[in-house]
Amino acid sequence: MSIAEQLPKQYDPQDAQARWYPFWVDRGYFQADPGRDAPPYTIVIPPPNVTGALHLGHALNNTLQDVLIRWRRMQGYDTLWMPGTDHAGIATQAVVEKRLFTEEHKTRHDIGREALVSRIWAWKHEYEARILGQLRLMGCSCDWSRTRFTLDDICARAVRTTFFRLFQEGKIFRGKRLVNWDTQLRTAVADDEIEYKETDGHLWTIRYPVTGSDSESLHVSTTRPETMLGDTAVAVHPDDERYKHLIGKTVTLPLLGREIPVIGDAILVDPKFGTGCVKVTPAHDPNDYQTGLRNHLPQINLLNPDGTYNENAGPYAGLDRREVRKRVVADLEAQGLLVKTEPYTNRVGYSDRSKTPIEPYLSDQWFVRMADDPDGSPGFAQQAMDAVTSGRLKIHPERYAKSYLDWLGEKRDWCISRQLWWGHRIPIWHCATCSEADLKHAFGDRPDVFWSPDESGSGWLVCSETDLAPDALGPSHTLEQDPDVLDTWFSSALWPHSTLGWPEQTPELAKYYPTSVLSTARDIITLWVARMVIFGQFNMGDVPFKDVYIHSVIQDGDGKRMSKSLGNGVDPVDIIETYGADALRFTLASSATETQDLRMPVERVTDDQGRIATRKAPGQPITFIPADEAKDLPKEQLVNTSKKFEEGRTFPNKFWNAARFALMNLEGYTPGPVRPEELAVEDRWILSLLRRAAADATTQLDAFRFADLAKGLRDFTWNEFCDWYVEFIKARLRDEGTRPAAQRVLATVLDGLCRLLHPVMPFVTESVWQALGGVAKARGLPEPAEASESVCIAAWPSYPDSWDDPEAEYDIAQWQEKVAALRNLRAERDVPKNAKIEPILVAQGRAAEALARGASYIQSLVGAGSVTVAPSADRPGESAVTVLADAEIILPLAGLIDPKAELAKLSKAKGDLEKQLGGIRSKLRNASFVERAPAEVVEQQRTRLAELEAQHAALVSRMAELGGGS
RNA sequence: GGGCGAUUAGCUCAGCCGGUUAGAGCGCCUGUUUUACACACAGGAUGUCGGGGGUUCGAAUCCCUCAUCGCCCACCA
Repeated sequence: MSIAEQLPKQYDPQDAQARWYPFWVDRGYFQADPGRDAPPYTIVIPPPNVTGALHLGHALNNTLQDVLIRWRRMQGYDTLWMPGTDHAGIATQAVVEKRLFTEEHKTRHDIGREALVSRIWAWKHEYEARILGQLRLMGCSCDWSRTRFTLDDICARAVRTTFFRLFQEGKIFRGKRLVNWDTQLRTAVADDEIEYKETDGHLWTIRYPVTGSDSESLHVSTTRPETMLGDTAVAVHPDDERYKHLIGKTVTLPLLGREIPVIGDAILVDPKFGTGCVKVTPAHDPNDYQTGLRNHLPQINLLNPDGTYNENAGPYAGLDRREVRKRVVADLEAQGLLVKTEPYTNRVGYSDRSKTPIEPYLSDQWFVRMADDPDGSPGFAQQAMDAVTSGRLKIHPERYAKSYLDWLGEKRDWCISRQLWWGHRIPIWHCATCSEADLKHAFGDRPDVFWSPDESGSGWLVCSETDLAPDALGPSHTLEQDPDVLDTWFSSALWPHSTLGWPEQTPELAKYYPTSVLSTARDIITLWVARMVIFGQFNMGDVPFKDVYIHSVIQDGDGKRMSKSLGNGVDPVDIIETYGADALRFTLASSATETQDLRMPVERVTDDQGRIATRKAPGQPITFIPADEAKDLPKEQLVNTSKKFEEGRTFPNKFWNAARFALMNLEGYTPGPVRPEELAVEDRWILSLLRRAAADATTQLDAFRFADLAKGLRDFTWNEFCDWYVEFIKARLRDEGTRPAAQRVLATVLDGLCRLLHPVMPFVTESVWQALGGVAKARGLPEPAEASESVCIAAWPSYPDSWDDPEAEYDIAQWQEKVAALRNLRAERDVPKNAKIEPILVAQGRAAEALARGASYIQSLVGAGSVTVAPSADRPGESAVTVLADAEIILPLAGLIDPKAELAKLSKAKGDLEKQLGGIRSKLRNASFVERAPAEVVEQQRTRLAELEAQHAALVSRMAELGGGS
C-alpha cells in the first residue's frame, strides 16, 4: 500500500499527539544551547500557580508563546522557552489549609509549621505534574530540562541575594502598616485578595460628650461601633460652622472615659455626610490611619492576631470582636449614649481565602521603598516608569502602558512580608540583647552579613545570605529569625533572571537576558510586570524583556469570568480530548485579537444519547452519566466545551486531506529543477500567493497579530490552495508530460504550508511533513533540497520576490470570476447536474487573452462541453446572460429559459445597478465633491461610473431582446 | 468615584490613521456520496454598523452626548 493510502480519511489528532511530542522531546529540539552560535530568543513562561490546574486563559497565553517560540526556532534562533511554576504563597497555603480543615478538622496551628509545609509540598508535586502535563498535551515546546519552581534552590538563592542587596542599600525597611488582617488564617492579605460584598448591617450613632460641658456633645456614626474603643480623636470639617469652635477642645470617650481631642480635618470629613463628625481610629481604619499620621494622633491597637480584643480594650479584653460589638452597643445603650441605630448596607471586605471579614490591623511589616531618593534621584517606581516612557520596554496593545504608568506613578511602597508559612522566609535575624561589637566580632569579615539597628525596637536586625544559627553570636545572645515569609511576587519578580541562574554569572544569563517577549494577562501588569522591571533593572541593570504582550481575557458566553466553581470553566484537556490540540491552538490563536475580553460560549459535553460528560476529578477519564444524575454533581466535575473549537477541528482536517490528495498524486515523484517556462499560469499564481502568505505571516508574527496570522493562513490554504489550485492541476497530474512539473510545484507548496502552519498547528503539520518526506524527501523550487527530519526545525519560509506575479494573478482572477458567474447561472437556472453547457464569454483585450488561456480550466470547473471566448456574440433568445464589469457571459440554455423569469432576474440586476449608478452620479454632480475630494478618488468614481453605465446598457439591450421594457 | 474597553448578520468576531456594493467562521436555506476531504463541495439569504447630535464633499471609521455591558483601580465614617 502506498503511503497515501495508509492515511485515514479523517485526521486523528490523538494519534499525532502521541507520536510527535515524544519525537520532538527525544531529539532535543526544545533545548536551548547557549554554546550554539545563533542569536537568542527567549520567553519565560508566566509561572502558573500550583494552586490548581490550567484553564483556557492559560491555554491561550501558552499557545501564543509557543507560536512565537516555534516560529523563531524555525527562523534559526537559539530559542529558550523557560518553563516553571509559582509557589503562589497564600493561595496555595489556603487551599491546603482548607483541605486540612475539611478532611481532618485541624488548623495549621494544630499540626505546626513543618508538617503544614510538607503537606503543601505534596500538593505542589501533584499540581505541578498536572500543569506541566497540560502544557505538554498542548504541544508547548518548553525546554523542560530547565524547569524551575519559584521556591526551589536556584530561585531561593536569587531571593536571598536580592533581599540582601536591597537591605544593604537601604531599599528595604521595616515599618508599621495597616494591613488587611485575616483573623482565621492569622495573616495579612493583599488588597487584591479581598472580596467586597454588600452586607446588611447597621449604622450606629454614638454621643461623645464634650469635656467640661453639660450640654454639648458630638454625634458620630459608625458601622463598626467596637472600634470606638481605639478612638484617639473626633474629626470635624475645619470650616463647619456647627463645630469649628470645638476644634482644640476634647470630648470624653464613652465607656473608657479617655479624653480625646476634636480636630479639624478637611480630607477625612465630608460635612454633608451624616452628622459631619467622624470618629478617628488610626489603628483600625485606613482613612483614619492617614488622618492619624496627618494630625500626629496616637494609634491604639485593640486587636490580637486571632480576632479577640487585647488589654487596650479595657473591660472588653479577651472577647472576640463580634462579642465586643454586641457588648459595646448594649453598654452604650444602657448609658444613654446610643443616639440611634439604623439599618445600613455597606460593603464589607472578606478574605478571598477564608471567606471571613477582614480587620484592618496595625502591624510590623517589611517594605521595599518605591519612592524617589531624598536627593531626588529616581527610585524604583520612577525607574520602572522610565523603562516604558523611554521605549526600552514596549507594551502591546499600547493602551495598557497607561495602567502600568498610573499605578507606578503613585510610588507606593511595596509591602513584602506575609504572615504565612509557605514561602521564602525573610532572611532577617533579630538580636535584642547584643551590641554592635558582638556583631562585628561574630560576622565582621563576612561580606554576606549586614546589620542595622532595629528602629522599631531594641537591638539589631541582621540580614544574611545564608542561614544563621540561633547561637551564632555565642551562648549569651539569641538570634531569632523573622517568622514571616516574602510576598509571592517577590520571587516572581526575579523570574526572568533567577531562572537563568543569577546571581551566578552563567552562560545562560549572559546569552538569554534580557528575554525577548513576555506574554501575560492584564490583571497582573502591576503586581508582576512592573516588579520584574524593577528587580531586573536593580539586579541586572537592564529591563527583563523588550516587549510585553497582553492577551485578552476569556469570558463565558454571558460575559462572565470563567471559573470552575461557577461551572463555566473549560479545561484545555477537555478540548484536546474532544477536538485535538491543534484545534485548541488554532481557535485560540484565531481569537487573539486586540480586544480586552473574549467571549467563549460554553456548553456541556454530551454523548449521542444525551448523557452528560463528567470527570470524578480533574485529570480522571471522562464518564457519561444520565442527565438527571448529573444535576446533583459539583459543577467542577462537569465537562465543558465550546462550539468555537469546531472551526479549529475542521481546518487541520482540511489540511490533512489536501495533503492526502497531494501524496496520492506524488506517486512516481522525482526531484528535479523546474524551468520557469515549465510553470503553468496556475503554478505561477499559487507561488505568487504562497510568497505573499509567507511574507504576511512574518509581518503578523512580528506585530503579535495572531488572529490575522491564523486567518491569513487558513484563507490561503483553504480558499486558494484547496479550492482552486488543487482543482486546476488535477488534469495536469493525469498527463504524463505535465505531471513531473506539477508534482514538483505541488510538493513545494505543501512543504511551504507545513512550515507556515507549524507554529499554530504543530501536530498535523508534523504528520504531513513526515508523510511528504516519505515520497518527496527532496523538494523545492527552483532547485530541490533535502528536507529536514522534522518541520519543527525546518527553516521558516521566505520566498524570492521574483515569485511575485501580477500577470498570473490577473489571469486567475479572471478565471475565478467567470467560473463563479457560470456556477451561479447553473444553480439559478436549475441546469441539470450532468448537462454539458456551452457558454460564450464575450470580452476584449487583456481580459479576452486571459480567458483564452484559461478556457480549458473553466470548461472543466463548470462542467462545460466547450467554452467560447469571443469579442462579440449574438445572444440566443433562450439563453441566460450575466453582465460583468469587463465581460459578458452568455449561456445558451435551450428549453430551460422562461423569458418572464429571465426578465425578472435581469430587472432586479438592473435595479441594483441603477441604485449604485444613482449614488455615483449624485456624488459626481456634487461640486464640492469634485473640487475637494482627492483627484484619484474622483477619477475612481468616474471609471466606476463608465463601467456601470456599460453594464447597464448591456442589460437594457438584453431585456429589449427578450421583449421587456427598459 | 477615576480609568480602560465593548456595543457591526441569529452567535463569536474582523474592519475603524474617513473614500467603490461593510467582511469572516459558525448557524440558516437549496442542491450534491464530482475518484483529497460530508470535519466536504457548489449556490443562496441575512446588517437603518447601540440611540441622538456634530465635524466633513463624504462617517461603521473622527468629536460630543446618552444608554447598556465588561474589566481594572480607588473608596464608601
